[in-house]
Amino acid sequence: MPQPFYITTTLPYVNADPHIGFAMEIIRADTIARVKKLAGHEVFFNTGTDEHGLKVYRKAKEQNIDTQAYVDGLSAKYKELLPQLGILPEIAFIRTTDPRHKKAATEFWNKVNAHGFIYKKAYSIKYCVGCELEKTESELIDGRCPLHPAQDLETIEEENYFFKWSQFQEKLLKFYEANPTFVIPEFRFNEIKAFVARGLEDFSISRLASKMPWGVPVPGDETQVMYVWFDALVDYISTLGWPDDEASFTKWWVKTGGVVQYCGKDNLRQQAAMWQAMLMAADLPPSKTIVINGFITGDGGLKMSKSLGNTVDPLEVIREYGTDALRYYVLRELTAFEDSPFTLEKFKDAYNAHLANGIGNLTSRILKMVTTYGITLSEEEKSIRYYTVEIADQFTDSFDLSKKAGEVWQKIAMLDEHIQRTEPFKKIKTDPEDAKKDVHAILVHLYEIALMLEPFLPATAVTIQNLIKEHKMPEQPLFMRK
RNA sequence: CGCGGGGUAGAGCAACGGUAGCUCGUCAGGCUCAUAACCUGAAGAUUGUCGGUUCGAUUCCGGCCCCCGCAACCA
Repeated sequence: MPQPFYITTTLPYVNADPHIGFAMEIIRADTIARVKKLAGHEVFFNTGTDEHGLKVYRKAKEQNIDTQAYVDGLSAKYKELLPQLGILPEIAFIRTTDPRHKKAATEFWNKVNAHGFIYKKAYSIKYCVGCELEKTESELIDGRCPLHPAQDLETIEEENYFFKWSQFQEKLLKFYEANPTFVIPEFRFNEIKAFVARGLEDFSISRLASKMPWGVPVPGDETQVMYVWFDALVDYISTLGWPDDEASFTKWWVKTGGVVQYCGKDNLRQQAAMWQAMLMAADLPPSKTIVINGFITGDGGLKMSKSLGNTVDPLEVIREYGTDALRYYVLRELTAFEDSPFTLEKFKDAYNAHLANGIGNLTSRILKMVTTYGITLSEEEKSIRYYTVEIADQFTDSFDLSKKAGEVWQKIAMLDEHIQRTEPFKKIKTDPEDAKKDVHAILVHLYEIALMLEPFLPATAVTIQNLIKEHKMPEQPLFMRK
């Protein structure tokens, strides 16, 4: 029996509507989860929403609504998006405002504190609301945050709790060395190693509740709430039922050797260094792998922004082209780890070339011959499986889904070429028996393509499999040309 | 010297010490089973720039130039 497998996305922060980047991240994680599942692994797949912190608190105030009501609304939006993206229905959805999460965050804090890694310190520091980060003098230009020059810095003078991150520099470096594929891709791993090697500073992990009450209360000190990062990262274990459900935690976190975490490149430090140090401080095992995605950009590699008008709404794409078309694009056409552009023109080109003219047309031409000539698959041929533990391991070795999807389309191209070369549609007139044998062999290949396609385009894969089993032509093209 | 990514055919990407492949697009031909689809062929790149190492560099090293992200919707 294959080992259980645990994979999670980062929790999107609910200060805006879901965007294409989150769609990409969760579709990729979903594909890995599906591959593992098809190979026979038991899979725990997690996502959810990160709902605390100053930005959310302010946004709700701005709109003059209750903070809880505000996050309820946005969290629901994210949850409703999942089926539209073709995400496995059994996915776990943890909210950082869930009581069980807050309980876990509290317990986590207690453990880290008991081990002596939390201390209280008075400090006065410039804080940039835009970054949600403290700024040191060296980071400022003319006394302003260079990233948010229009925004006044806030001076925070208060007693906060700090996490002794500085104590984990050596441990982290050792851990990285012992786990040479901990962060994927390698250039991101180098980046975080260099960052940690430069030295770590303790970071503040609480806020004064009188200023910013929207957070998990610090245990034993009702004047403070936890800093949003400290509480949010705990979601990867709170979703498993930690600390109450020991069996679940052992199964999914300990026996699997840790979680596979998908995240964007802006999350490198938090996931690969802060969170790992926090786990060490709580005396819990580390994550297994951190996979860092690039960003989706607009045309020419420019950042997507509303002011440039080059944003892409995932729901709009789905409405026009369908779920699997969006999945295809973020899995195959966008580069695996670098930034890559998403424009509707590029999308349409890829859609026509590889979905309409590719798998869609191939299915039609084969099934036309199959139904006309009366070709069927045997029970044995219909019961084959494609995904094995070995193949699934290839996926989690490289996490290069674009390459893996490419293998499917290579097979599609080969089949198109094969049909052209052997011309069974001609041969049927001269040597029908032989032609039927050819078409049968072709059908077996199409069936295998449908199996390979399952984690990538789950709906399309099932449609093709059913058409073959029911011996039918598609009533309308699988992917209409646009 | 803040950190990081990148500059390869019209576009998006590969490759990697032995003068460059893929996909899309373009052009020509073929086929008719198919969604005006599919197949074949062609055109199209002095691999940002200067210098070094080398028998030989796009690939290694150094300098320079340019673009982009690290803000605003942050994964």
